[in-house]
Formats: sequence, C-alpha cells, structure tokens
Amino acid sequence: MPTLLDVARAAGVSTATVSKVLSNTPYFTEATRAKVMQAVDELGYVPNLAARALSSGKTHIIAVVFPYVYDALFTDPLVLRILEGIEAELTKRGYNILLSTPRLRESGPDTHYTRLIRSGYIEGVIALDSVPMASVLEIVRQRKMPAVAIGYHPNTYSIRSDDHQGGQLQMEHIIRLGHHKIGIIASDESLHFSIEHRLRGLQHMAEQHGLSYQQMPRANGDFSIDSGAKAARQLLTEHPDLTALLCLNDRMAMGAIQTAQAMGRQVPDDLSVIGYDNIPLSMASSPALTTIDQQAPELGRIAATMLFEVFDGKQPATATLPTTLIVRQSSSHVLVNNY
Amino acid sequence: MPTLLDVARAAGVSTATVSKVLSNTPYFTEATRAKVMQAVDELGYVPNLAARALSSGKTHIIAVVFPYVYDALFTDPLVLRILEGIEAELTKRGYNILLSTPRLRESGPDTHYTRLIRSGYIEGVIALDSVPMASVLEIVRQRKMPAVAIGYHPNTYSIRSDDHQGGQLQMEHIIRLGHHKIGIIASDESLHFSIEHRLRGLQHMAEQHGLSYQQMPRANGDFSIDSGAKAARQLLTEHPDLTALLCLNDRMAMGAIQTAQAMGRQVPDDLSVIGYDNIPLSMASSPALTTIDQQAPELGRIAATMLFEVFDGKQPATATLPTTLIVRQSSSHVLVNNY
DNA sequence: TATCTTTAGTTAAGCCTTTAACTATCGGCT
DNA sequence: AGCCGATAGTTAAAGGCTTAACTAAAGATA
Repeated sequence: MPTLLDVARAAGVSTATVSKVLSNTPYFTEATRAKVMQAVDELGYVPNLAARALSSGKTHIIAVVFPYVYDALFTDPLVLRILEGIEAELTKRGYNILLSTPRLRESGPDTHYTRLIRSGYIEGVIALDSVPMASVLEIVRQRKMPAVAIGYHPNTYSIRSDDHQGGQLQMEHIIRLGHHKIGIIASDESLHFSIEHRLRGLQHMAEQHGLSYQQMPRANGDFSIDSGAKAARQLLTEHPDLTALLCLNDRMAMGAIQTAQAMGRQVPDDLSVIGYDNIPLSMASSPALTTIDQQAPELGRIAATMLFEVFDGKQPATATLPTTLIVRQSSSHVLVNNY
Repeated sequence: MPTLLDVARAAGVSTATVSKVLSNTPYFTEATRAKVMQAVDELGYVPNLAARALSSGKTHIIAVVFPYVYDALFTDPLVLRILEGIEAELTKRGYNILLSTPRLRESGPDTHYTRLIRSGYIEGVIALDSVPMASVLEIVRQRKMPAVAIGYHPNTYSIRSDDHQGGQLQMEHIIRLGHHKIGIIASDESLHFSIEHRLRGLQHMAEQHGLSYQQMPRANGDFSIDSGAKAARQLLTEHPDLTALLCLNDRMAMGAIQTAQAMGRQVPDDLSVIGYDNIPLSMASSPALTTIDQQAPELGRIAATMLFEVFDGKQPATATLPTTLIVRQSSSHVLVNNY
C-alpha cells in the first residue's frame, strides 16, 4: 500500500503538502494540486485511517448503539428501518457505521461497550436510548463525545417520535369507530419510556371522550408475536365483551389477530385490532393491519443530521416527529348488536 | 485518557513491560504483573485502538458487508437474523462490527466501500455475496485480507444455505399434498445465485415426480410484498386452475396470500402458498405460513467462526447448511373436486 | 528602496502502541 | 572460575498521518 510519503516523492513535494492538498487547505497553486492528485491517482493512494485517527482523532466512525432489550433487537424490523435512515445519511457524508449492541445490566452496559467508547476509535455516537434503568449514553457524556439519542435521554441532544400523540391517535381512531370496550396490549412501561408515553396518550384521549382508562383491561407482553398472542388470549378470555384491542407494537398486534381468529373471532368484524410502528410486514398480515406510523427511517436520518450539527459546534434542539394513523383492514365500526 | 506511558510510570516499569503484560507475554514475575494490573485498574486505562491498529495492524474490526440489491436490504428481516448470528460470535470474541452497505454497479461496488477496504481499518470481512454481476469480495481478495462469503463466491471461504435442497423441499411438500397445478413466484435468477439454485431444486424434484417444471407458470418479483402480490395476481388471472404457489421468499408469499384472498380464494382450501426463509413474522400471517427455514442466525454465526479460523491460518472448508420444511397453515391437501 | 503581507510550501514534532533487539541478573554446569 | 541458558526487563525504532511553527518568495505599500 502506498503511503503519503510515496505520493509526496512521486509528486516531488513534501508529505505535508500532500496531506494539506488532500484535505483542501487553501494556499496552493493549481499546478501543485494537479501534481499531487495525479500522483494519488497513479499510485492508487488511500489514506490509512488508523494513522489518521491516531494523529487527528478523526476516525470517521460513528458508533450506532442498539442496546439489547428483551433480546428483541434482532427480531424487530423497526430497528432495521431506523438503521436504514442512519446509514443513508452517514454514508452520504463518508462516515462509517460501527454497530454496537451492548447488553444492559443494572450496573450499566457491558465492558465490551464501555471499552469501545473509550478506545479512541469512535468519533460520535447515535444510540437508541429509551430504557430508564440503564443509559448507554451516560459514559459517552462523561467523555464529552458528540452524541445523539433516539429516545428520551434527558442530558443529550435527542430525537424521538411523538409517542404521546401516537397513543392518542390509536385511541381516537377506535373511539371514533364507536368502540368503548377496549383492551390494551402493552409492555412494562418501567422498561421503556416510549411505552409510558404511548400509554399516557391513550389515557389522555380516553378521558377526553369520557372513557375510563383505568378500567380498560390490559395485559403486558415483551414485544414478541408470541407474547401478543398470549396477552390477547388472556384479555379475550377474561373480558369476552371486548370489541377492540390496542397493541403497542405491530408484532404483538399480529400475534393478537392470530389468537383472536383461533378463538373464533372475525377481525375486524368481531374485534378491531390496532398496531403500532407500521413495520413493512404490517401491510401483509391478513387482514392488513391498521397501525401508527412513526417514520422510523426519518428518525434515523435526522439523528445522523443532528450529530453532524454537533460536530459543527451547533446545539440542535430536541426534535419530535409526528406520527400518523395508517388505516387498513384490521379496524372497523363496532357492530350495532354489540351495544 | 491515560496512555500506556501513564500506566508505566504509575507502575514504575517501562511501556514495553506494560504492553507485554497486557498481551500476556511470558517471562514476567507475578509481582510485576500485579503492579501493572493495579495501575491499569486505578487509572482506568483502555488501549487506544487507533494506535494499536497503526502499530500492529490489529484493529479488531470486522467489516460486515451487505450489498444493496433492489433496495430490499433494510426491509428484509432475514438480513437482521444473519446479522444476529454474526454479532453473537464476534462480540463473544471481543471484535466489533463495521456495517458496510455498498451500492453495486456493473463497474463494481462504490468507492466509499473500496476505500474502506483499503483503509487499514479492517481486519477481516464477512460479506453476503450472491450477486453474480458484481462481487464485493473481489477487491478484498486482491488485498489478501481474511474474508468469508455467505453465498456462492467461488474464490473465497464460504458458507451457504442449501438452496437446492430448499427448493426440493418446497416442491416435494406440495406434490405430496397432491398438487400438480403449481405456480412459481421467484425473482430474476441472473441477479441472485441462491434463486438459481432454489429453482433448480424445484425443477429436480418436479421432474423426479414426473411433472414438467417448464410448464409451470412463473412470475418474477423483487422480493418485496408488493411484487409478490402482483405476481400472484398475474398468475392467478392467467392460470385460474392453479392450486398452489411456491414463493421464493416469505414476503412475496405474504403478498401472494393477500392478493389471493382479495381475489376470493381461501388459503389454504382453494390455494396453498409456501414461502421461503422462515422470517419471524411468517408465523404471524393469517394463515400462518408454511415455509423453508434456512437457519439464518446459524449462517452468520458459522461465517464468523470460519473467519477466525482463517485468522488462525486454517483453511475452513466450504460449508452448506441444510434447510428444513416448516409446515404451518398456508398449505393443505388439494381438494378432490379440483381433479 | 525598505518594509510589511500574503502566498506557497517545508520541517519536524507528536499521536500511542507494538516489537525486535538488546542488557542484566542468576542459578546450574563443567 | 568461567561459561551458558533461562529469566526479567529495557530501549528505541517503526507505523502513517496531521499540524504548529517556520522559511522563502512574490506582491503591495509607503
């Protein structure tokens, strides 16, 4: 592999000149620039990133941190969509993605992760940070590294989807359809800030329409299909009069639909089911799932953009993306004879 | 951040000693080891990876390369499952994942990717390499970097799922159920080696049972749900007598089911649909999808294992993982009145 | 003409770790 | 006593890049 020195020799200049020309420093004649560039092309020179990192601290590597929660990480299509947005923006700017998936414990993230952060390899961090018990960004903050959280981290630049509004949209939609016997499939809100906000959104809208959120039966899952199925079975068994299930993610909703059908309920005729996330496959379930879109790729893209603003010394304001209701076939007006 | 020198001073030894103690070189007294380790702990020393990379070439970073094909990459849950397997193994060994998603052109992968490979940052490569037109591993091979392909690359260590067998399993299953009016939803086999092998598997098994593969109607999609839906509409319109659809991935199968239902066909009573991949959500479609499991996480895990064998100077043999048929509710015996 | 600026480029130090080559000590052996 | 091998640790170079500080020449100004 040719080095800066090789290029410098070939072009008949010093290494400093080559380095500066390559980083577009002013004060060079066109002639010198051309000489250098030609040498670079001829030798096929590519800068050694390790050397550059050591010397300048610029590694062009961003850690994208998706903590393990419930092991659901690699099973959640939403993660992939967020990653898509991040990738698009980072690649556009010539940055690389180092994917980190720390395991969380009460004592904090695992040491593999903390070592990575402190290794000098990472120029910035984008993290999914919505787990109250253990923040992956705490150590990043201590080191004063540029970072953006996707979620509800209080002390960092952050972006999030408007979970409260999303919850409201779910509830509003189902109430408009005439339902009032409504079950909720969620997860433990103490494990996930987003869930907490969505639930508050549900509550807010319910009470605004004179329904008691407290009395709505609820079962918790762990975001998986199976857990949604189980939760639905429990709710429909204990409360056979339910006409609607609001699920806080699509996979649980799909599990719920399956269970409902297995229990002899027609969806949406006997039971409306609403999901949350608008994962790509939600349109392919039968019936296609009514759900809340939270612009996952956009969330990632903007997080990346914000990180570059931080690089530039700016202080990007916390952003909140609106959600939208996607009406498909899994929800419909409550049947008259249910009244 | 403390450096080696700081640790050396604190322990009262040379930097060489610290470095060697940390990498477990022999010839040191317990006393020295202890002194060094204590200094490391007290200072919270973490080695600077950039410096280590520059000095020794060991970066502990593996590029995981998922080329963009059809833009389907970030929409394909299977990708995530493979990544899961890779991540598990790499993390276990203290390695990091640099996620690279090159765009392919006829001239080869984009320059951002080629620069990354030649940057000195990467210690090894694991790549999804199943696109005949442009191999992402060619440049890696030229540089003689350790690499493992997941797919059909001829010149590199590689692992793959037994696509031929998977095709056979699909066809065998549907024939056993009494079907002989069978449609195929695939994609352009010239764009994907796996598809080619699956189709050959279908053909092989069909002919073994005296059916003409050539006469089976076929439509191509691009792996997306929509394209599966379109393909199904086309096939069912042009060939209303079809009783089964073999789809070469789950998403197209789910699209096909939806279309079939919209066209008034009951699945599986009027039409059996079989998928391929066994993505997590295939169990949640209605009806749950009969499909072929290709052990995606295992594929990733073994690829990583093989890469470490290459690091150790071994020459791992090409591996082929068997597939299994997962029978769910989207396939059933052909109805008698269809004969 | 002498002085100051701007432009154009060079020199050399520094980033932190690894590792080849070297020194020094000590017990064991002839 | 003299030599050897094993043990324990040190010195210093190397790895490739960036950048502060410096030089030199050309142009502008008084």
